[in-house]
Amino acid sequence: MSPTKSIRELTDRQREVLDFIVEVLRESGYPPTVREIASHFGMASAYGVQRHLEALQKKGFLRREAGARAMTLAPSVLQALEHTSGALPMASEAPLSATLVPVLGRVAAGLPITAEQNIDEMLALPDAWINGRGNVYMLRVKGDSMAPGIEDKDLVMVREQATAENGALVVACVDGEATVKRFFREQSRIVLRADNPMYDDIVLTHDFRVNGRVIGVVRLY
Amino acid sequence: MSPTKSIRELTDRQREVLDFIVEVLRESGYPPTVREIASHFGMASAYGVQRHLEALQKKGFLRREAGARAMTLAPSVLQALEHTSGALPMASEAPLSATLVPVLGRVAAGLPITAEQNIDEMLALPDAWINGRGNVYMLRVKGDSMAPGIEDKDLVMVREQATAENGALVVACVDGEATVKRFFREQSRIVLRADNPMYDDIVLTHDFRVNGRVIGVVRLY
DNA sequence: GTGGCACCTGTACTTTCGTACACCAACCGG
DNA sequence: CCGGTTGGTGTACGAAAGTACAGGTGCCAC
Repeated sequence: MSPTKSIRELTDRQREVLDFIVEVLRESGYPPTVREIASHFGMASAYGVQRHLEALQKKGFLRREAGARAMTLAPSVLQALEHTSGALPMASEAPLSATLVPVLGRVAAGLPITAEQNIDEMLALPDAWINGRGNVYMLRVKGDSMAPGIEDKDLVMVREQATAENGALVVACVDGEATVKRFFREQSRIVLRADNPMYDDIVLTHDFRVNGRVIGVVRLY
Repeated sequence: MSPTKSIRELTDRQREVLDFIVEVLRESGYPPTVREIASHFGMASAYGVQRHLEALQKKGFLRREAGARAMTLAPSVLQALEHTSGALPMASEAPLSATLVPVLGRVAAGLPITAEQNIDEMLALPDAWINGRGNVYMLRVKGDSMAPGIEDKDLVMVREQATAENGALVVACVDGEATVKRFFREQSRIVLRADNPMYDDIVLTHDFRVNGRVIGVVRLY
């Protein structure tokens, strides 16, 4: 078992792959291709690597775009590397008891909400705020529909979960936009209600899934 | 063929191509493809670029290997870049390191508020939230006098400062207890007002000092 | 003019790369 | 026992990339 626990967990193999990418980046100045990675690990198929890359991407360590070698290390990884520069990084200890949490920007419809494309930045938050709460991400709130508890531009901490009790603050995707509302399940419909009475209820009857539950709010003046 | 054409000379176009490669390398962390370069310059054919790359290679500015994007800047170019501008190897975005901030518990009268005796715990918060804001500490709010903006048990981020504009959220010590209120300076007295109308103003006439200004609120559910 | 040069187009070819599907095997918790 | 996660093979295919050749155009010096 790897001693690293602070960062969102990577498999041993995934970490090896990430390290190799860093190594190649250091030595050649550009990232390896999928098959180059595979052959480095003696793997016969590119698809194994492909899936590791997808995992790294989903966990926020890697960014990829279409095209050959079109991958970048996430800013968080780069940051860690600068501190532990020199030989093989093996960032065993992040600063302190901090956990990396992704901050989502515009949420693309259809994608899993924590898809890499949606991640704006990563923040290191105290373990005590995050740990034991499952998969946590943050979301920047737009609009004052939840005022006065949550204001425009607040950051909300969200724990990914698909269910919620009535009245809970949830994040849901409506019309391809992530929105924070209060959740009420009635007989055959779901009501998403704003705290701000200026806003109307959103009533949903067909397929709908809660994305997460708000577990915290951060407001910076 | 001018026999003594200094080898290290680039044509204007070659220089432009080289600059673009550097630019892409900076922004994305990996080099562009031949066609990406072509389309950036509005060129319809990849071969034009191809020849520029060959020229750059022959003149020692670029190294290439087989494969997509498999090019590196020559060490000499890298060195030159380090002098003129910042490091380029990898794209860097948001800072991610964390700063330790003390969380104050019971505030002992007479002591400076951030005295060690008052510190309950330390939290690692993102640099972006703290940096450039001076001396920052956190305080756990007791009571609902500032509801609905600030609730019981919220954490407030406080920047130490002795002055404040009228209406600002400040931390002040009253009766040996740290309290969060809105600050108003009138002719000869200071008024500390709660947002919650259930609470009366606190009026102070004698020596009084603001301890800090609230620059953030964190609420964990 | 007449070449030479730098620059670009159009088209075409081969290789490589990313991605995907089906399937296998080990492990682990309920 | 089963199902989920993790890591891997073999094969396949379309898209993208590097490469190449045969031109075309403007500019400058001879």
